[in-house]
Amino acid sequence: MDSSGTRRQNTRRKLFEAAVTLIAEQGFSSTTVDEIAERAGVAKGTVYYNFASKTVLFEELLRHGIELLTDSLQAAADETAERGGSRVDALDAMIRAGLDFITRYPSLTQLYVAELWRTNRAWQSTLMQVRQKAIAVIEAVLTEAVATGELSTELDIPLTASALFGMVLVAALDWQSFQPERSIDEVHSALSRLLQGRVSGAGR
Amino acid sequence: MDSSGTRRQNTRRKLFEAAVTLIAEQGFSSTTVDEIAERAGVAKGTVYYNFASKTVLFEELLRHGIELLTDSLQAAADETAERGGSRVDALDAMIRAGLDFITRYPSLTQLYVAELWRTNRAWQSTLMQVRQKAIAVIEAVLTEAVATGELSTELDIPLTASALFGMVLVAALDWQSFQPERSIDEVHSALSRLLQGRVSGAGR
DNA sequence: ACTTTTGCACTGACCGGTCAGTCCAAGGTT
DNA sequence: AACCTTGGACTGACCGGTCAGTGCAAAAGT
Repeated sequence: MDSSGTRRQNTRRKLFEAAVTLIAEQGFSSTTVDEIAERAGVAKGTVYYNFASKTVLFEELLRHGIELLTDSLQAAADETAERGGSRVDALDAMIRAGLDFITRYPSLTQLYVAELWRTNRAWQSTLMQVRQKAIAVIEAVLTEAVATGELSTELDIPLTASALFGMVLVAALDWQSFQPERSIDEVHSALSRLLQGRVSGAGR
Repeated sequence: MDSSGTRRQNTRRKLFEAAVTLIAEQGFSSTTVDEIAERAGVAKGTVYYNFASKTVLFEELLRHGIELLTDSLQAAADETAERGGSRVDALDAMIRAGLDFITRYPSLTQLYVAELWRTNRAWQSTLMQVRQKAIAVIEAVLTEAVATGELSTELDIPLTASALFGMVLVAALDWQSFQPERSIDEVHSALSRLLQGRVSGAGR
């Protein structure tokens, strides 16, 4: 029926899913193409029918993954704006969206972290673009917040965006690896408090 | 004279130095023992004379590295206490120490980040201990700060410690990879501001 | 018909680990 | 002084296994 392009699409999806978990666990180099094919329930030849090489499979995986993240962050920011929330509320919503994302795609996140700051790798430039797209969404909200006077003009936007990104990323990964019993709301509120400066005592 | 034990020590040091940069760039699996030996200016056999295996070499490297970090964070906290600074000042000093550390040993940091959240790896448990030691130093300061009333008792200590760690880590790595022209003081003050809640406008 | 998948044998490069042997400085021995 | 001997450190050729990628004929799917 609707199936025409869908068959190929479907095997590609299965290959992505297989690859992402395996590579997150073992790393790119120690994951074999045979393993990926087996986990996806597909013949090895099919992998090469659908992707030019192991590296290309991985690059497309990265690109696909970051699209999911960027869209989700953007959606969180937009919804807040529609509801008439402040830009700081938007940041908070983005923290939540980030946590949701990491919960839904933990392997993708692990894999991304593991590769991002490496140098001399084939997919280096793919990864740079990908990172830039995600950070840009955060920076945009910060910039607006400064423009509306919500945040201080002294704010170092690129650095703060990185730091926020890192804060959410590491807290979420630690949460999942080392204290999975905590609820997402606990994590969210701890981060929210940190963002809004309610860590340091009463106020100020 | 003093040379007998020293010769081996020296070779091991050279091997560590060679391994840390190569593995940070390429990852553990795609770094060959031949490469490590060549960069260290030593024959391949020497690697195996000094270390039982490639994995053991790496594990010892991790252990050695984290000791440097933990000591440095602890020293920062202690010095602040001696000077009679508050516990929040101590956190600030630790941020600085973290940034200094990452500046001095960028490769070690990259490598650590890349491996920390992986599962099913040989050195998993080594890495867990190592992480716990570093986080514990931050948690101790947070606990003291709560005890003295400097920070709210509602503070979620483990989560906040993770988040702080991540904030510094990611901001520093991004700084080095993508905007190396910035000074360490700029980075420090941006993070400091975030920690002390001076991001969100006047006060709220 | 034509696209996609399968199954499987095969290749050639690469890589972790081994091992017989070299080098040399610091004691003996004569 | 001239000569072994010992033992720790190092060497590099070599071996066995692994793995990305190929080729292709037959089957399945649409």
